Amino acid sequence: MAAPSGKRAENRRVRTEALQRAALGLFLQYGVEAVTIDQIVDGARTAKGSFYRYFRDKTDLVASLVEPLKRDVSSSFARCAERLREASREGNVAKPYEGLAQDLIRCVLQYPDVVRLYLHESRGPKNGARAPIVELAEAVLDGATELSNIAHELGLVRGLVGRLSAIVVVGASELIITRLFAGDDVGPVLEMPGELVSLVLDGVRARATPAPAPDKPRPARAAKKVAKKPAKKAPRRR
Amino acid sequence: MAAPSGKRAENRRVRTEALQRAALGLFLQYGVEAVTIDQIVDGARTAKGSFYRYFRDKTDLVASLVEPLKRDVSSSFARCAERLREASREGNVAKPYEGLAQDLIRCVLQYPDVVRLYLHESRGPKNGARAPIVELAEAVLDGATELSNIAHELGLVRGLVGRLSAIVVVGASELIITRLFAGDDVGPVLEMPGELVSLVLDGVRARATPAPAPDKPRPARAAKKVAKKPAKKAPRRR
DNA sequence: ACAAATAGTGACTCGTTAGTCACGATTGCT
DNA sequence: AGCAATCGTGACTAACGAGTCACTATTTGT
Repeated sequence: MAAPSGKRAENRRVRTEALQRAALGLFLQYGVEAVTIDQIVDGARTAKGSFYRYFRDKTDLVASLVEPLKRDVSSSFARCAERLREASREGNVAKPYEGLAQDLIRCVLQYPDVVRLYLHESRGPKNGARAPIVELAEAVLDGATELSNIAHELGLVRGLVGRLSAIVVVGASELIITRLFAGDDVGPVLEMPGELVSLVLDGVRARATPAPAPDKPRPARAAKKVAKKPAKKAPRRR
Repeated sequence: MAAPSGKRAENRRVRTEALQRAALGLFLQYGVEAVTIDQIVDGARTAKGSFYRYFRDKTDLVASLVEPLKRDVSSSFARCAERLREASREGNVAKPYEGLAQDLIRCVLQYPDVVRLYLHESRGPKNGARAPIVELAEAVLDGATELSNIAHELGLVRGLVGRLSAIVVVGASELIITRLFAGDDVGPVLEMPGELVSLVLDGVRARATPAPAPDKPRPARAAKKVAKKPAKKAPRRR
């Protein structure tokens, strides 16, 4: 045949995706470590040799699954950082956070299964095939921490000091998303992002004013953001 | 020999513990699924047959590691629930939460490595050897949810509705503890528990009052409660 | 002291797994 | 069309891993 129809590239894409899809499903069901190459090629209906044509090993496959998400997440954080710096001279501090929230929500919706995989495996030891996922987790926390530091330096917010704020928001957000994926009836989810973000922004401020008022209803701060997974800030670093 | 010295029981204890200790170390380093029985008996310096005398399989060993923690955690939640009900007719709502925080901190300090294992593995699929750990995670979330519901029913607090509140606090606490174990410089940890708890309790209240005030400094609410699972907190104490 | 009961051992079986490779099929190029 | 490059395949190997078991050693009851 002499049709330069790009069949090569097409086949490559199809096979690679079949392997990735099969693997992802198995990873979610049994955990990355427990899944064998044989199971994956079985699920993808290809021969074992094909797997090794496209991936060095299971770790490589996992990395290929995680990479697009990682790219998007990283750029979301970068974008927020930039917007935060701009906000220092004119603006609404909340805006950049809202943008981050939206970006990250988009990531979750775009790669739902990869996000689920991340939620399953990101806390384990950085060993073997799990390594790329744990690296993403580090990137997330570092990104959040960075934002905290920037906001603090710019004096835009007075949240909890340093990394702590980032950890709280990331921790809460990740479990919320986990439970949502699990079909758990979580409650007023739509209102959560705003809640979360204001917690971050005002939580510190509130703290700064150890408030004397004990049990009385307080006119709280405005619920403004729409964060989902993101809201982080605060100073310090690891 | 005819000395009813209870050597049998003693040996049993020693061996069991050796196996558990070796296994726990390996689990933390490589992840539960990746560790083999051979590695465990190697680490414990016993024969493979001995492992199977004391444990049915790896899952059984994991269950035996997790069980004491599970017991303590469950009773901590139960105790808090009881105290909460009492508090309904006389009192300080924060107290039961403070007690829970203290109890749970005690658990973390008493079984640090098991807690680390929990933090590593509790989010994964409930498969194979991980099952007992995932069950503990469910117990934790259910316990926290139960407390939220009780407090709500009693009208003691007006936080986020039910489960959501539990999820936020558990999620934040677990990541805080994770980072602490990782040696991360988290910041004012001692003050966190109080911060966290008041966020939960007051965060909702604030939300209930969609506050009109936008960006201006707000007199915040009082920081009163105590943390939940996280070991930190600040009220009282120092 | 002695036999029965219980514990400890590690070689062994048997299934499984990661990774390879020689061969036939497809695609690309001219 | 004709040939070279790339791809797809599944049998194969070498290693490993879970679980067993016949045997030896220790503990216990009497």
